[in-house]
Amino acid sequence: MSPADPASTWVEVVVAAPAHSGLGDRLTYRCDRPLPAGTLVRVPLGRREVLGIAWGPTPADPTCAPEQVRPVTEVWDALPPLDADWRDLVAFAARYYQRSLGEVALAALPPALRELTSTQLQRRLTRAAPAAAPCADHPTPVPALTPAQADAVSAIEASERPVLLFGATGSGKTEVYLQATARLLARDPQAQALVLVPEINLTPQLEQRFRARFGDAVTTLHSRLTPAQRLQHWLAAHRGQARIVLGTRMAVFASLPRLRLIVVDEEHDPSYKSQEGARYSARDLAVYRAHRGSADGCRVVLGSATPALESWHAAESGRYRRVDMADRMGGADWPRLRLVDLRHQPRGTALAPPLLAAIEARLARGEQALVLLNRRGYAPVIACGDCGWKSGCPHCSAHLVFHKADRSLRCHHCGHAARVPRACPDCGNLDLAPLGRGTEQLEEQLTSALGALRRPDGSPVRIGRLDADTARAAGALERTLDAVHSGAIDVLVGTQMIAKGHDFRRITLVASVNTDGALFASDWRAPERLFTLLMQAAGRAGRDARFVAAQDSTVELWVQTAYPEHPLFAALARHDYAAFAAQQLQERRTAGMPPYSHQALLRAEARQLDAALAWLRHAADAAHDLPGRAHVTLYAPVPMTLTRVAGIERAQLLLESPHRPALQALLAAWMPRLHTLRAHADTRGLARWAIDVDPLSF
DNA sequence: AGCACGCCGACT
DNA sequence: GTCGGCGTGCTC
Repeated sequence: MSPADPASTWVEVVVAAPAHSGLGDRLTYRCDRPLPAGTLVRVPLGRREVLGIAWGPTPADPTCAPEQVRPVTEVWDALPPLDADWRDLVAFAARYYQRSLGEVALAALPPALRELTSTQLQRRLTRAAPAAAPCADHPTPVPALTPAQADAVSAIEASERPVLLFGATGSGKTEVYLQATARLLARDPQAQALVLVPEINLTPQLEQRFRARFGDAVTTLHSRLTPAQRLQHWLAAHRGQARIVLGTRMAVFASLPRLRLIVVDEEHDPSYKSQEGARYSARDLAVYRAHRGSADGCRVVLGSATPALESWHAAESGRYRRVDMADRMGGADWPRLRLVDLRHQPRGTALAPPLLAAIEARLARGEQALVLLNRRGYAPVIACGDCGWKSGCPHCSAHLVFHKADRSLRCHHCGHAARVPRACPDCGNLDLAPLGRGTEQLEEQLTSALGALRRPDGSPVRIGRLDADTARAAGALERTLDAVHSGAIDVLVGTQMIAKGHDFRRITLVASVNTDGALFASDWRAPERLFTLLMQAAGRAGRDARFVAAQDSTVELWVQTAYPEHPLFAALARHDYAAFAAQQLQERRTAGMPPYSHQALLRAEARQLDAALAWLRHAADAAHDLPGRAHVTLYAPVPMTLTRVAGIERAQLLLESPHRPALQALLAAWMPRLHTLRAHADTRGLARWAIDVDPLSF
C-alpha cells in the first residue's frame, strides 16, 4: 500500500484525545515529506482542526484504511521539534498513569499554543529575542558556603543517583540550589536547570532569590500566568533561551533541550501530585526525567526538612543518596515543644490559659506569634439546640460552614452558599448556635482576649488572619505577609498555608490549636502529614537568632492535644525526623503499606451510589484472569469518606501489590476492559471513572 | 475531549 | 410553533 500521491508519505500524529475516545494512540496522516519526530503539526480531526505532534517512527503503511487518511494541514517548521527525552518522559507518564499518549503530550504544552496559527507563531518567534540569554553576572554578592552546604553542592554534582537533601528549615538549602545551579550554568554555557516548587505564590522568596542571582536567565511556569505569558515562557525554555525554569508541578513537563539539573524543593509536599486529569507526581517524574537524561549527566536533588516517607525509604535502601544539613544557619535553637493537655482544660477551650499567657508575654516583649488552625470560616457547622438539626449541604455529604463576615453558610466542597436561616428549618427554634471553631472565630477571640494588651511602644496589639478567604483578593496574601515582616501584625492566625515557606524573623511562638483531628483521621498518612505540618510550622519561628538572643528569649512550639503521650510528639520534641520516620516505616512495613507496597485506586462517580459500587464490582470481576492478578490484592469497593460532592456519589476500589510491575501489568491490561464496561443495567447513571496510581489521598 | 445528531419541556 | 436540555456516537 502506498500513499495516494507518490510525492506524499505517512506520518503518525498524537492529538489530545483521551483513552476512552476509542481512537488509537497515534493517528495516521498524509504529508508531502517525512517529518522529524516531535514536529508540531495541525491536522484535521472530524470537523475541527487540532494541534498534534508527529510521533515517529513514520510507518511504512497507514494503521487504518488508506482512504481514511487525511493530509496534515500545517507543519510548524519554525519551531524545533520536541526532543526524544521529552517524548520519552511524556510516553512514560502516559503509560504509568494509565492515560492516552496524546492526552498527556498535548496537556504538557501551553494551552495558547493550541490556538495559534502558524503565522501567529511566526510573529511570536521573531518578536522574542532569539539570542540565548547570558547568565547574569552576579548582581548580588554570593555568600560563602558552610562546609555542609559545600558538601551538598559537591554531592549533587557527583551523584548519579537522586540526592535527597535532608536539611532542617533554615539550614540553607536554597543557597545550595543556587550555587549548584550557578556552577552548572558556568560550566556548560547552554545547560538548563529546572526548579520545582509546590505553590509559587506561597514561596515568593525562592523566586526572588533566583532572580536576584540569575536575572533574566530565569523564567517561570505555573497556572497563575496569563495564557500569553505561559506560552512565551514555554517558548523561551523550549528554544533554550531560558537557562532556569522555576515552576510548579506542571513545569516538570517543560521542554528543556539542555536540561542538566532538576531541583524539587519541599519534595514532601502533596501538591506535587496532580489531582485531576493524569494524576501524575511531578516529584516522581522529575526523578524519572533526570534518570533517563543521565547519559548527558542530568542531576536531580529532592530537598526537604521532612521528606516524604517514600523518599526517606528510597534513601535508606540506597536508591537515593542522602545528604544531611542538620544545623540551622546562625546557630538558631530549635523551638521547645510545649504540650497542652486538653483533658485538663474545660471542654471547648479554644486557647488554654497557659498558652494565652505565653502569647501575651511574647507580645509584651515585642515578639510575634503564629497560631495554626486548619479550618477556615467561623464555625464548621451550625446546629439547632432543640431538635438537633445541622447545617448540611444539599449537594454534598458535608456540613455548610458558617462564615460570619457575610453571614453565609458555605460548602467548601461544591461552593454552595446560602444565608444563615433566622430559625431552625426543621422545628422553627430561633436558637441556632455555631459548633466548633474556625480561623475567623479564633481571630475574633484573640482580638477580644488581647484587646487590652499593648506593645512595648504602647500601641495596641494587631491580629491578622491568613487563609483561603483572606488570600482570595489579588495582592492580599503579599500584603498580609509584608505586614507580618514589618511587624504591623503581632499575631497571625491561619490555616496550613502559613506554615509553608515564609521566613518570619520575629516570630518566637508557634501554636497548633486543634491538632487531634489530624492525629486520628481515617487516612493512614495522617500522622506523616501532621508531623510534617508541625515541623514546618515550627521552622517558621526563631529564624533570626540574633533577634531571639537579644530578646533573651526562647522559641516555643505549643500544641494543644488530648493525647500528649502520642509517640509523634516525643519525636517532635526532639525534632527527630529520623526517629519518627523509622517508627512510621516500621508500622507501614508491618501493615504492608507504601512504600512497602504499591497502590492504585479505581474511582467511580455516579448519580446513585449503587451504580458506582456496581460498576466497581463489575470492574473487579473483569480483572480476574489478568496478568499480575496473583500478586495484586483487590479490595472491596467502598463509598468514599466524603461520599457525595455536588450531587455526585463517589466510590472507590483499592488495588495493592508488593510488586510494582505486577500492578502496572494488571492496570495496563485492565484499562481496555474497563472502557467496554458501561453496558450493565445496574450501572445506569455512571458519570465517569478514573484511575489514580500511587494515590496520596483517600 | 469536542462536536455532531437526536428526541422531549418552557418561551420569543 | 422554535430554543435548548444532555444522551449516544464519531473523529486518522
